[in-house]
Amino acid sequence: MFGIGDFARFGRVSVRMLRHYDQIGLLTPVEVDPSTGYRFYSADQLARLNRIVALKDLGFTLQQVAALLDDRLTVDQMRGMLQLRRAQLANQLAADNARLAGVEARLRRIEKEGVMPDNEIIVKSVEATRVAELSDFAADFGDEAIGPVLTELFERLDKLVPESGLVVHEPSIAYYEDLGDRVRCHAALQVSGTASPASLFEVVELAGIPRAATMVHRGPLADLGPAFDVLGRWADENGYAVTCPIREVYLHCPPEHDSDEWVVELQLPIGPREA
Amino acid sequence: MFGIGDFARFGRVSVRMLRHYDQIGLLTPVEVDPSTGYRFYSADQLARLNRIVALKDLGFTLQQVAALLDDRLTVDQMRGMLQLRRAQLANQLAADNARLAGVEARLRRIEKEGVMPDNEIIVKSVEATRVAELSDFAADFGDEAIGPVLTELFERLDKLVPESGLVVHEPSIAYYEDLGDRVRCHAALQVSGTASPASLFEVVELAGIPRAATMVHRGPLADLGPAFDVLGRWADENGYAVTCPIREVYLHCPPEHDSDEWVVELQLPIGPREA
DNA sequence: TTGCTCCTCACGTCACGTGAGGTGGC
DNA sequence: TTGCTCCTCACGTCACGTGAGGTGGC
Repeated sequence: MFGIGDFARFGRVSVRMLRHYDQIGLLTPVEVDPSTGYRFYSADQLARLNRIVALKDLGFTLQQVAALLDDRLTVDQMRGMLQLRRAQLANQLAADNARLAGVEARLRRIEKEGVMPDNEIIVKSVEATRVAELSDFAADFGDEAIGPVLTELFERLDKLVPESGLVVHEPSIAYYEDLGDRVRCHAALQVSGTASPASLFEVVELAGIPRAATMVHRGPLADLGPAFDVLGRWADENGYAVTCPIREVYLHCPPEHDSDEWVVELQLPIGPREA
Repeated sequence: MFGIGDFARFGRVSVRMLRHYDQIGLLTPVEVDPSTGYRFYSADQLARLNRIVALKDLGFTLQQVAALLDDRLTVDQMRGMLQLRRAQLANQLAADNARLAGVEARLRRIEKEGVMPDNEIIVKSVEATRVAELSDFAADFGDEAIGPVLTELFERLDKLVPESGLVVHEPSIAYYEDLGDRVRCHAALQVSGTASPASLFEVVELAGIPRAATMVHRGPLADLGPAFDVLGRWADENGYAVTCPIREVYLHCPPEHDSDEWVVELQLPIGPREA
């Protein structure tokens, strides 16, 4: 029989932890003095305490530890818990490796440029969405070629789509197909509802993007080209390959000042690089 | 200008998070309607939000994010924070790898034996301590050889040490040196205070053990040999080398029932295996 | 009137750490 | 009386999730 202090010392845990385990019923002292409330532990409870600590160190919650120790589980259920935990740990390792790479990328930039990067590049997934769209060709990716084309397409869409009975949702989207000698530009409005048949635009399901490198750009649309270049270089430096058409999402488009105040999210789909 | 809902959607965060960031001053809306309390955000706050999310994803706390974003830090301090975080992540990766190995070891045992292991083996460090000790030789590591020797040594210590003026602390310790053809057994009591000179025992500093594989054993001392074998096999299977003398800590020794109720912690010092 | 978006509390999370204030036996 | 060990509340942690209960404009 040990007092709580000795028991804590031998088990290398805090007295507070033992009281906590008592409170949640994970490790109840063999004896409690009725008048003083003093807790007393037996020698074989040290073995249980060690098992608790061992499972806790593997990252199980105290509830899971209780389930694992109290024989409320079949062997299959135990195996399941261990496998689940293994998968969680594998995920966490991958995530922490990514974090470490991110921290190191920032350190490299701070060493080279002496500042924290301020064009935040976020890797995220983009969900599929239904859009009403029009498309046309442009000569190249320059703003002079693409700008007028998109402007005209969106003007037509802004008139046609509401008339069709579809409900339009913010924000609108543009995406591009590189055909080598020219570019196919798509202007798209997110929609829900049912279109009248034979409309003058297409309604298609725009696929989701499992992984996209994204960046929020503010300012004239003419600067979008260099911004995409930054994204591309970043993908390259971080070991990603660019996989399919790039996308622009028009988060904020006040019509007053031309496009100086526009806010556009650039989405560059990426994937693991081929060896 | 966005309402909080739109801003949250574009930034891929929850409305609750934006309210929280407002509350802690990390991201204050550009405008708050005085009568309704509605929050409004500007387009360039989206850039700040993205930076917040990016740093948070690297595992910084919101306080650290605030410090990093609000230019209250010199470049050196930023570098320091990033390096610290890098070290933390490296530690966490190592710890998670160890956890993963532990979970997988348990899975293997459950596949082979159909039960959870119940002799918990804990890797921990043991602190240095001052002891009063006596030593003698035994023929081998068998209980018949060692038992009588230790019994006699501890009987002498139990008499001599209190008489010397030293204060004895629980628990007592035994450790062994393998001399090849025989074993040197040390019996030791933890002590504090000053000894009278020329005492009939030695007072020495028992070194700490940086890493020891430990196990709590209950029952007759004659079973300690097999228990040490289990520890040794475990160290071997988990890629550790055994480095120096093994130790026994007598956590609980009721004199009544011989040694059937004794509780002893076995400590097997381990180190990385040589290639 | 119904829906929609927004608001402000305020509790709950998880495993304890950390006092505050008090007791019982040497 | 002083020290020591032990006790029971109860708040704080961290970044929100999740209601509860209510408002303002279409």
